[in-house]
Amino acid sequence: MAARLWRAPLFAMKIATWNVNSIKVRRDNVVRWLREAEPDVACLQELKCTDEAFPHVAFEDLGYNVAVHGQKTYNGVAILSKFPMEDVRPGLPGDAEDDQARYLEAVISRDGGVVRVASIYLPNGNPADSPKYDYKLDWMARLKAHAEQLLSYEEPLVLAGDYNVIPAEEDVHDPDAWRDDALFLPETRGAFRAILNLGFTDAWRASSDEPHRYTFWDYQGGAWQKNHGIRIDHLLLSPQAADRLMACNIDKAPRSWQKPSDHVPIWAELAF
DNA sequence: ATGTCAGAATGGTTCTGA
Repeated sequence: MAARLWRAPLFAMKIATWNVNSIKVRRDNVVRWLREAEPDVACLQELKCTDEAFPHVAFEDLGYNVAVHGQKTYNGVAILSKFPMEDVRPGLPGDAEDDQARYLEAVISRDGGVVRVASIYLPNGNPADSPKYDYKLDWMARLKAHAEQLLSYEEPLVLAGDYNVIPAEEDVHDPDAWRDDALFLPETRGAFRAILNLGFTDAWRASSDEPHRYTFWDYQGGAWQKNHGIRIDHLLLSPQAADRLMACNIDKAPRSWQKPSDHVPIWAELAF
């Protein structure tokens, strides 16, 4: 009889990401979803507000610790965590001139389990013939370099956020309509694969063979009603996190609520 | 008219970014 190697998990850590498109407008929707989904960790993007203006109390009242890397008008990322956060680091290394608030990282510590989590708002990059696309590709190269550094720690790591990357044809309702878009160009998808190929697992793709499941539907043209969506919000798992992956899902209901974000939450559960 | 939304500067409308 072989030795019994398996043991029952002690607990699960549910880690989510959601581009909220203004935390001031979306506060009550986010509170509602946190009550329903009860994630242990929630990474938020596109806060569109400063650290001071962030509605800390609404989330602290639900039992979350709050880390914010805000910015006036644009961008802004946060991490909400039921457990204490250490080593909180705002900003993506690699360019001292870059003042856009698009990256925040923290170590979540719980008895018997530690996971490093990043909240990522990767540049959109449109139009693709403009300097905005160069900035997107530069940012992706910096993310790759930093991710390589983080992988060397050999710990559970989740890079969660709005990547503004459609990985494959099956992740968009009409590939031809997006062919020349900065979210779907071959160079964009190649840069995304270069990050994955460092050793990351796309949590959604590891959990489901189902094509045409989306995390974003444009406000324009009735995209939600017609299910003309794209999958651009991703959870990338280090090997030590991927080994613990129990479940991953997209919560599309919030897109049908009043005053919705154009994105919906996606989450993964890791067993410890 | 991208059949839209959010923020900001403005002066009640127009611009930017997505």
